[in-house]
Amino acid sequence: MLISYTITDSPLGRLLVAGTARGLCFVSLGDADGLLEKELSSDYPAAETVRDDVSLSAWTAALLKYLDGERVPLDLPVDVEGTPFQQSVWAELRAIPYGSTTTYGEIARKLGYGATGARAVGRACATNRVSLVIPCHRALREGGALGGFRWGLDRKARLLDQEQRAAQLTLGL
DNA sequence: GCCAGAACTCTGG
DNA sequence: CCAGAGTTCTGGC
Repeated sequence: MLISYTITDSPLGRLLVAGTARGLCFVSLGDADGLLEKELSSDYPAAETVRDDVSLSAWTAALLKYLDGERVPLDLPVDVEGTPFQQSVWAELRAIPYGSTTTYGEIARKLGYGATGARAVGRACATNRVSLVIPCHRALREGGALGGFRWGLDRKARLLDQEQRAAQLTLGL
């Protein structure tokens, strides 16, 4: 498997975007380029990763606009492996409209797992490799607490804050 | 290869 | 407050 990737600057830190011929397979935010590259290769140990700033530019531009607070639809193609359970959780996450949020428990109930599946849902979100395209930051804990976030809670808070601002602007507020 | 414990949770006793 | 329930991964044996 061949994966090309690129790294650019973004309002939330360094942004790594990686994809196969079929779609995005890895998106990550971080502070150091080297760490991001390491994350990618340890997540895809069998793949060959090559830096390619050109062919990924369209997807990268869309993500940058999004991180900049523009309300763009992130309906980019993704190419991620996952169990059926994970796929269904990710599908639910992508169905959350821009600017709104849901809870882990609600997703679990919708999928027919009752309240007990909430933890499993949280785990499925945590192992999602394309966290901006699949908006796992729109999943909160019951009671409004943010819960956890792979890239740090302040990034989660900033993403949500930005989304809510942009959504309100669109409504004419 | 198997078992225990942890991870972005929630509910009921 | 404590324990248990469903999924997946990791680490120890």
